[in-house]
Amino acid sequence: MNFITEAVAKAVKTLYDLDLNPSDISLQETRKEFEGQVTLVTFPYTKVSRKSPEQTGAEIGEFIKNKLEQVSDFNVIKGFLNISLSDSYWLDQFYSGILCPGFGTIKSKGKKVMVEYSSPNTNKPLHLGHVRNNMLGFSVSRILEAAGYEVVKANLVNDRGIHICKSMLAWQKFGQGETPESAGIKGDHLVGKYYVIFDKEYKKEIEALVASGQTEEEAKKNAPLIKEAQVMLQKWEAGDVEVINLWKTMNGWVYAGFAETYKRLGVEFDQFYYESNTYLLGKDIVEEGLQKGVFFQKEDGSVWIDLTADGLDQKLLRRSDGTSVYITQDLGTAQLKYNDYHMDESIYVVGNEQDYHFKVLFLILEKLGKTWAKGLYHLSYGMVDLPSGKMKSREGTVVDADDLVDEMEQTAKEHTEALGKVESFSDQEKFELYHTIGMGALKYFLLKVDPRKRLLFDPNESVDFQGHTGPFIQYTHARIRSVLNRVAANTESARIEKLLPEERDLILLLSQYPQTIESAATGYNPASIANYIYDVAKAFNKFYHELSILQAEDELSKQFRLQLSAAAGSVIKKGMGLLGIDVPERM
RNA sequence: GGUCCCAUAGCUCAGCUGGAUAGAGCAACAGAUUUCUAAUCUGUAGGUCAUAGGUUCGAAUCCUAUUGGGAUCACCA
Repeated sequence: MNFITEAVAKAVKTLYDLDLNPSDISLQETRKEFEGQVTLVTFPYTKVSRKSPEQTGAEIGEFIKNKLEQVSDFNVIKGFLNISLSDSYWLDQFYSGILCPGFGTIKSKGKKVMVEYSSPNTNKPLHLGHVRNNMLGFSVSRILEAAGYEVVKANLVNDRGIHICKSMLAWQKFGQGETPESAGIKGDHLVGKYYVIFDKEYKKEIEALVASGQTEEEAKKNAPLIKEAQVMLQKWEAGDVEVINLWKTMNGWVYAGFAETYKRLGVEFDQFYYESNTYLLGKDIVEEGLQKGVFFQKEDGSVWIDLTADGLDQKLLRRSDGTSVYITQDLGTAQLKYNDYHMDESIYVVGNEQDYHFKVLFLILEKLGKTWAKGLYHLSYGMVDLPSGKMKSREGTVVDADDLVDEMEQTAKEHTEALGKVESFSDQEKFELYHTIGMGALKYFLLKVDPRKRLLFDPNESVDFQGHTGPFIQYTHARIRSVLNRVAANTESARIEKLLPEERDLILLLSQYPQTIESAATGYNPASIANYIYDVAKAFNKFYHELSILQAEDELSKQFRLQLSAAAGSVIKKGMGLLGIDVPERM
């Protein structure tokens, strides 16, 4: 639309002798109750024109209509100049833009970006909150790739620490040698079961101690189980063979379970980092900070940074006993990642409960003079809440990821069977279709809302399959494929001359695909893709309903509509791909 | 208590750097299928954009305060 803003700038210069930068002129889409496709708001120019908004609009409109052959007409309503672009303009967009093989592929930006996401703890299975994280991370990776970045998908696995020892200890004490095979339970679920058992037994001990006169705070510290877990952690850090072996075994169970879940969710990673390898990092950064005078030491030897001038607090970076804290290892890991990849940007997909943590982390790296610190970004997303409130693993009030996928597949199956459309499908095809639709519904549900907003999930109200949903879009794609499969491949090169409103609306939307990718990439926001693809699907369904493709008035327009349908199908498929959602050929 | 995030139709959400009468979907109601998949399409109804001020020709959007909800502020991770 640059040619319009340039023409407007020229018009304002010629008519009112005001120099305007075309990039300062903003156009908007014409509201659908008015004639036209592009609208210029003329209020800002009435000062220099010294005329009414209507007159100003008419003058500018007349000017650009004479100047630009693409402008076929215009109308002025109050301060709004509505511009109609000619059919031939839209057909140019279609034939030499949308229809080109490379449409929607943006040329390389020559930049590398790392997206860290998922980052699970190895003491329990994945739940709905992790699912949102995984969907966001994977989708953002895809979007950045489409926008021309080289992307490294990283997973920083939290595989050590007191919480892991809790599961290990409970298994040791109460497990009686149970394994995933012997119990017939997925590895991550088996380990999670012992995490819950630990908590239950621990609470019993606390109660007993409180009954014997201790305060709750004392009891929490003195309970034998927690002490044992702490001893186990120390042994782990000391490399105790027995503890390390148990740790390796149980983590192995968890990884096997995670691999299965990741596969069903359709996510993948290029690089795994493990905290067991990174937890000691960051000590040299503490030294560096002390040397540079960015950090300071208190009398007891502990190391801090003072961020009060930046509106934050003082932050501990090394305990008085010389051991490091959580943020220290994150400082070290950030440096490690940069050393490994020298990426231009690094995105952390982590819940908004850690907003403060990342603010501090990035600020410290900046103060240390790390040039790459400005490329760090915390993609902060809202928690997934249940109607009953927050999900808590320890209390078992979580929506389990594996169960959820099962339920989505089951619901997809019920919907599909009720419609009776899959009689001709093989069992394998049915299974795949149910998975595709079920995951499409779930992923779309999670991705269509702005990441930073919290999400309410009611397990009793199943995810919709109609309206603004994944299956609606998938269905639209299947419809398109169904039509296209009825005719031989289209080799027609002649072009049509006139457009109907439904056709033009669809072209207009399709032409926005590249800029939609760019803005989704800039904002790290899959929701903008999701909402855009919904608009495309809706516009296609309208087109499909109003006009016949195969029974078009003449052969030329039939070929055109087939090409238009194919283009819409392709954008839907590619766009859904950016969300990590597959679309079926039939459903 | 300090800091940060959120608040739009009964419900779930759009609303781009301020622009027209604030839009979708679900739920409700009324219609559309001898024609390319009705998981679709069309229509009706549904709103003091949390509240009060301010900036502006113009505010859901920007600023301030208030209310409500959430998060965070550990020698935890």
